Amino acid sequence: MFARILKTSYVTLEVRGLLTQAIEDYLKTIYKLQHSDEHGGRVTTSVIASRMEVAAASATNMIKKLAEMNLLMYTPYHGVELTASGEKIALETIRHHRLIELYLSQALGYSWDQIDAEADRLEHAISEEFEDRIDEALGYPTVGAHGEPIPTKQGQIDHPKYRRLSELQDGQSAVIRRVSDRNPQMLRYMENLQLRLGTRVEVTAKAPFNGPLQLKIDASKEVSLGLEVAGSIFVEAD
Amino acid sequence: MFARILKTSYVTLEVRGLLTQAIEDYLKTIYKLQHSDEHGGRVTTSVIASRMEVAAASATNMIKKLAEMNLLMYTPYHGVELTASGEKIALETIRHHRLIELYLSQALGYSWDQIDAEADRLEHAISEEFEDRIDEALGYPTVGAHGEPIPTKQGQIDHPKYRRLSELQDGQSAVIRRVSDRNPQMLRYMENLQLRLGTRVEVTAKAPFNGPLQLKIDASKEVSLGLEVAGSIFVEAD
DNA sequence: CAAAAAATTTAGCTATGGCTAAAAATATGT
DNA sequence: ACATATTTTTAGCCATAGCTAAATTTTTTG
Repeated sequence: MFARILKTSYVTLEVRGLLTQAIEDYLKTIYKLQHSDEHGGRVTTSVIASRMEVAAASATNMIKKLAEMNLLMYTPYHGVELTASGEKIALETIRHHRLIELYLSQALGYSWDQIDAEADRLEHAISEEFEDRIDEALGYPTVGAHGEPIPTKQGQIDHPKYRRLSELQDGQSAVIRRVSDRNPQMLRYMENLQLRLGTRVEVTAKAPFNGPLQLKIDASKEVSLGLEVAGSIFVEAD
Repeated sequence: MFARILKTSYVTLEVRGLLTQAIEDYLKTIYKLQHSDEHGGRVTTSVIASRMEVAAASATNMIKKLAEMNLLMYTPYHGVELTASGEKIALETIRHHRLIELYLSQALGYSWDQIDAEADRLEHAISEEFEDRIDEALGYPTVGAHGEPIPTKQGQIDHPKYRRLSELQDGQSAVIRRVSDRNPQMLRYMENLQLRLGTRVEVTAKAPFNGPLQLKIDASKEVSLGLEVAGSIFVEAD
């Protein structure tokens, strides 16, 4: 059915072009799940299905297809793991996504909450040429609009481990380095509070029983922030 | 199957969102064929199929579907004509395409021959928001990168009738207003010759028997230009 | 450890949008 | 005007990627 895939470097050459949007989306989602701390490394059908917002049966089908294409290892009933080839494609897709997001916000004035949805569509439509041109226009950035690392063209990426703002102790000060882009409404909320990349924050009080934390933003205004929001903000503590 | 379409203004509201890429492509192609002088107004299955580079049977299928959706009038064996709704969607797609093309060349430094292919993919992926932002960034242009009119957001467009450079008489002078974007290689050739929008050209000689014409470009260098190329350049004569 | 619950896969369906081959309709040439 | 050529449509196929319902496997729990 598909040309037999022998080596990583061949794959992308062989497969690129017959990569559908759905395939790229699944690989991207699986990559992100593999590298998130939430699921203990095990990436199962149901987790994939829920992230992709499709039925579990649909995910199973696609997983089997991706395994067939040697883009991931699939142990039925036990989850998946990307192969080197699958990871490469995932990283290319993620690179597209993050470059586009940054371009939308830097060059076209989009706000934090708007860029993800637009990039989700554009990432599958752009050429290598387009990727290169916006990369250049942005000055070869290494960090995306929400602070995520941008994979290099060669597929290199590092995952700096920041702490969640919610984990800081009373009195600690830190700088915002990344925010979760999962919830646009939350992003809008953060933006309204001037919680941006590089913003300095200080925890001035922490309510007990998973209560909100009191936050001093940029050494000026003070706000009370719920744990859900604070858990979506990643910081570098002093 | 589809919500009954009663009025133009409703349509786009009803139908937008379930407009597939294929549908937009067909409507765009049909619109262009209707407004090209080549086919005497009659837009047939085979012409559509050949422009879309699909089999005639595929075109028939899609035409029937578009007729079902009230996006065009279809007389079997005799061709199609867009309805007001179909034309509206075609013009929106064309507007997207031309704004994107212009943005690619103005903002990202693309050359004439590269923009069409990129825009063909992007035009289906961008949002209203994106359309508005690049429109603004470009200063609300009315003419695209190859000199084509850009439909307004309301779907208004006018078709200025320029003469083909190939029709000019010996000694006539004119300004380039539009070029055909059909052939990327020809576009590259024109660009190399500095034949751009606004460039002044003068026919200094015309060879007989459909031979080439001698052209003075920008009152300086002189070239010999084949009729095929000259026929793809539209000018405003003095 | 067996029974119930949950997760996963299989089976079989849908729609989109291609395709080829054959049939039907229209156009053309003598 | 009629036979032939061309165009168009129909019939039936393919792949992608979703879905639900039923079957199966794994996990959890009493």
